[in-house]
Amino acid sequence: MMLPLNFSKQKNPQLFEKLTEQSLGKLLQHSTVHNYETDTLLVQQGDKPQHIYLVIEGSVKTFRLDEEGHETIFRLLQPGDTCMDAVLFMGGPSPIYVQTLTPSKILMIPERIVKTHVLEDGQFATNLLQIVTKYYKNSMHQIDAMNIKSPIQRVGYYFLLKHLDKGHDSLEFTLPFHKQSIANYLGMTPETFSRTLKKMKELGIDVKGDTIKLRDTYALCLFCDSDTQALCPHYSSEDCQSCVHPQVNYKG
Amino acid sequence: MMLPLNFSKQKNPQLFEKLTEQSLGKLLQHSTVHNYETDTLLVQQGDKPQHIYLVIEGSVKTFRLDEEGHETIFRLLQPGDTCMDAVLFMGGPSPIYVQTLTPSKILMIPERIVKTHVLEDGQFATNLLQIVTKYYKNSMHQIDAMNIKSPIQRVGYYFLLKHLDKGHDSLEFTLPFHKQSIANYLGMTPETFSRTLKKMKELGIDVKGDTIKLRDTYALCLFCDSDTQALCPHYSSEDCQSCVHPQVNYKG
DNA sequence: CGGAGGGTTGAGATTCATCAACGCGTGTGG
DNA sequence: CCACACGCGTTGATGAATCTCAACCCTCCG
Repeated sequence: MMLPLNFSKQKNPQLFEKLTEQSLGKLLQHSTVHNYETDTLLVQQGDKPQHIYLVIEGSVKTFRLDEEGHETIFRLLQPGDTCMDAVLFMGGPSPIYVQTLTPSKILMIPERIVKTHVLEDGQFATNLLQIVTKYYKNSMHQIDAMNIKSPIQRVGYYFLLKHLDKGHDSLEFTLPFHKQSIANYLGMTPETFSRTLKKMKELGIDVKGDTIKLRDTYALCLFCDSDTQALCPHYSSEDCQSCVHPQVNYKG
Repeated sequence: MMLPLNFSKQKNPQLFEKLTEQSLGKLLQHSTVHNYETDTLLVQQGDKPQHIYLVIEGSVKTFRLDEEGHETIFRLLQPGDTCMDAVLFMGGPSPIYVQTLTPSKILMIPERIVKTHVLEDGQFATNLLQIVTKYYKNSMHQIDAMNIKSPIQRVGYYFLLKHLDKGHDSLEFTLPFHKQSIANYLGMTPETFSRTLKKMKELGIDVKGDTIKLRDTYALCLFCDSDTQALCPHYSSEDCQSCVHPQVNYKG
């Protein structure tokens, strides 16, 4: 089937990067698009993974539940993001739930198509490797953050990523998800998240509703680390105190 | 060069699984073997990743350091394990340190060989995907554990994995690393780890030095979850209370 | 107008990290 | 052969920090 894939606003899905038309066609040949309402469970923990999910519109979370019903959110997806791509290759039942956060339009690529395509198209395999390692890198940050960093550092780092994502010049951005979801994703309770946001105001980061306003382009430099340096236009210039003198970073 | 790869005792490295002799030869053609002393830094945070490291003998840790020098261990490697395989595909400087824990013999496969080989051999690409997703799955467990689970549950889960790894019939196994390393890996201090081990004795799990003795094969069922069920011979039999009645699991 | 959900604020309790001291085994050097 | 130092692990007391529980506010929408 032909698909209405117009990701005009955001970049093309990383999954499809550099693929030939032929390769892409083959991949999408047996894919389907569905619309789901808010809070629809797409995958349950323990399910056999059947598809890669690509969010076209809306938002989705991946998470786990423990016996008492506490949830741990691993990823919060926006249009262009995919999930279950890593799980397909884990070999076994899905360790995660997948659920829509808002009404969403979602492309589903069958498991079998993906696995055979990996063997046929090296570029597709490379794309998947890059995607999965990106997840992994991100999860290392999560672990690192929970182990060591104070809530304010976790929130600051999250803001820094959003800021760099949006484009470094912009002094304003909005939170793309509900605060309680972000709080959970950052490994803290909504209460702690709320209190942390208040503290951020003293650092020149103003929060009103879900809109974040920065005092200047250096407001988030406190939270820079060796992994984000490369993304920052200030890096290796003398503008940024934190980059030049990493030891002055905020200790929380 | 020809390599003295005799992993007779443990399973073959997952990296080489199902590869043709030809493919394997090509991969190892430019690889080298080195011996390192304890505490040798193989990779530093910020370095450009240059090799995949395969531990032939000894043990290795991967970790991050924060500004104050606190470390977060992500993985503890034994012979047959690889590292930096995920980092190669992240595209950017290494987010982690790699350091030997004991005198170690290590095989190094150059970055370039790996990347071109992924494009040429679909089986190799699949192996890498399975390896990296396994890491990712593991890191999800780490996050999950730190978010929700009590120290005793984290230790119990770790023990369960070691137990299943060794073979389910054996009622005894040993800790393969120093306790302080394991403690850090599990996201707690050595003190907390020590205190937790004492509590485990009340659950029929006896710890003397680095030897763990189980009262019976059910001692660790308390810590089973949907991801480990599949590995457990008790699963879907009526023997295991925890598997049949997941809600009775230990709540900590 | 009233209810529901998300977000905020406050007070209290729990829990783990921190700091400090000690025990123990090992290896070394006198 | 013994003394000592060192590393690792354990134990105890203390404190800080976040989770929990509860109440409240606000906005949106029926």
